[in-house]
Amino acid sequence: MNLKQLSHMLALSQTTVSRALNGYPEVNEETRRRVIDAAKRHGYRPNPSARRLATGKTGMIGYVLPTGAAVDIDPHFVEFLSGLGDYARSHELDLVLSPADADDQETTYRRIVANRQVDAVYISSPRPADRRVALVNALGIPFIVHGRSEGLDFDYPFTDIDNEGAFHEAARLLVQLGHRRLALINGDDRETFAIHRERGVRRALAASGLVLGEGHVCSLAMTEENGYRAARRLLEQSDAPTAIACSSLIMALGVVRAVRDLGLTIPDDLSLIAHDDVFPWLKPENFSVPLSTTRSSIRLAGARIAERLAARISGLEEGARGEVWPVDLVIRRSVAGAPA
Amino acid sequence: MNLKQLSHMLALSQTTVSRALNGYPEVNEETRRRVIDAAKRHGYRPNPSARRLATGKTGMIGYVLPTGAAVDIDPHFVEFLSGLGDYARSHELDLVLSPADADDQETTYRRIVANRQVDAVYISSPRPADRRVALVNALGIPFIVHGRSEGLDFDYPFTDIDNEGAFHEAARLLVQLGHRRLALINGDDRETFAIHRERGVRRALAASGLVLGEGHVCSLAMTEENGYRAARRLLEQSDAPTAIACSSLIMALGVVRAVRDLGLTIPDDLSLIAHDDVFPWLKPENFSVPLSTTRSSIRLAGARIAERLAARISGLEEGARGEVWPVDLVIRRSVAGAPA
DNA sequence: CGAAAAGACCAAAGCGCTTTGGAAGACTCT
DNA sequence: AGAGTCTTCCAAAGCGCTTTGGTCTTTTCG
Repeated sequence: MNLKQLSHMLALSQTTVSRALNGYPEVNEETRRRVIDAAKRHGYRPNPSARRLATGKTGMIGYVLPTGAAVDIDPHFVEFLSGLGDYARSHELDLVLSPADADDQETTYRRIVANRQVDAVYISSPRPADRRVALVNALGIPFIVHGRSEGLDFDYPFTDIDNEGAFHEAARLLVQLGHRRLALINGDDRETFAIHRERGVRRALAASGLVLGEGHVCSLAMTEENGYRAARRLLEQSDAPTAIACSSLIMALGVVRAVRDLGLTIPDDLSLIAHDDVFPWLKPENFSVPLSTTRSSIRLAGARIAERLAARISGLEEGARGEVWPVDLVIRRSVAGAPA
Repeated sequence: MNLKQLSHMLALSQTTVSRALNGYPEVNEETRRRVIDAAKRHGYRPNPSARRLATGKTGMIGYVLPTGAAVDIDPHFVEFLSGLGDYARSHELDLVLSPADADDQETTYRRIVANRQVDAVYISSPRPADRRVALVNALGIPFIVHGRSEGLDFDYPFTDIDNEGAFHEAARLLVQLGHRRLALINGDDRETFAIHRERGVRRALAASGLVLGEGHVCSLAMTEENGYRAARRLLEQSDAPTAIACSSLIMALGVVRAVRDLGLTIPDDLSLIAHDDVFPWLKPENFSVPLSTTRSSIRLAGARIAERLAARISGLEEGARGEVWPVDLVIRRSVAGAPA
């Protein structure tokens, strides 16, 4: 059932039927009702391909997915997706993932914009002076950045959490508890979130005249194994830290294992705080020693970004507003006063 | 730059240019070269919306993503996606995720087929007599099932791993080691994979005249917490098992924690084998006691399914061939002879 | 009461591609 | 030389929608 048939059946022109269905004002309310009713009865659904060709609107949001044998999509993505999908569903939006060579995402961005494949895109895991952000901004497609870049010479819309504030609070607490040697097991420090976290820790230490020692900061992909290795390295050195801030729950698993392997105890020998993105399948309160965390639901962020994307597509939102969400600091048993 | 302009520029008809570009035979090779050359020089890219409208081909594969506040997309998905994306990239395929109410995916399947939004779809986590499989089969869109359904009155193409065989081998090994009381901590037993795993365990036990005790099988969402709970329940009962087969590495984390909480030891008091989908961020060899596993890379499965989907779209593959991949049994320190 | 404005509808022109159904010219063959 | 066959190209008809630029009534108002 297409528009032609439907309009023929109603003895109206395609124009009128189209307008009636799309809520244009220049059609009699009575007629509109008839049209809508008939459309529903016959299950008429405008062909999206045709609509797309005519309007350029696709009803889809895009994401360029870096891939490659050496590239691991991290498990945060799926949680983010849950939130995004949940919102998108209620607004009849689909999400298209365009796989791209991790080292050449630019081509793909250009393609999806040139081809008008999506109405908007989001960008995640931004880095300082992120080229993707600059590109997408220049290309003029609506977008939202999940996280922040830095050092770009223009403003852009983003939704981020207060990584610096979160790690500042965490470190401040540890310092207050008497810890003097803190360490940070961070994610990939080419990404802004990791930079912000380190900055937060340093700022808290500086306020008490302390510093983050040279060998006391690690930057690694967030795997259990890397958490383990980093913790071993830190704890086996002569000026081992008495407290660790850790960028991910998965890494924290490795830290806990290292601590155990070394015959140490949390929190007696080591205090530990990790960032929790709120996975349903791994909860900090269920660690053998319940883990203190900086907590922020990445799922909620996904939903929010979908919401903003939808608003931008429909023209309800514009401009370069950035929003920064506060992060909860949740104290559990894994922190205690510094050992004597 | 569109076809009209390009053909005008070449003093050829749109027909000829289109045919030259799409490799049709009825065009002079010399002309074809000229056309291709000019297209490249002017960066001509056919508008996909227009092509879609004309041909119905979209260059996209679809996945209906169950969403909802209570629905957790599991982290396997992201690993699967890595593989799928990796292949899709090399074939210029995009993936569209259509979020759907978890309780009403049918509407969404109908929509994406009726709207010709994608060229093919894949279905994951199938259940016995899965309605999605029946629906998609009836709708006539190319598809591949990742996993298997059962009790459907038609054949369909799928790629699955030998879950039954894997758990049969695992259980057989444990029995050989003298274990008489096995338990199974399984995933959601409404899904076929879980049913197959249970079947495998039961078959191995039966071969030695043993059974899987009433209280010795758990079926739960695969979270660390559920693994912990299940293990506690099992180990605290009077006829506690001396060996556990576990459907996921994440659950195994919980099992390990429970064992530790109870003051028991692996493998002295309990042997443990889990299924490993091969995550880059959590490896069985890195468990405090290295974990024996049944191993199969879900990422490879993703790539394979993308490959088959592409083959189906281009007509290279047809029919209902199902393929079942063998699963490796990898022995590590978490298994030992049954305690005296 | 006549002119202007508003209301309700329509025909047809895109959007940019593929594909059908020729047509013109070059070649082969008897 | 004329008939038949390739080869190579083209005009135009879709695909199914939106939107421009009207027309024809009806209402409003000085």
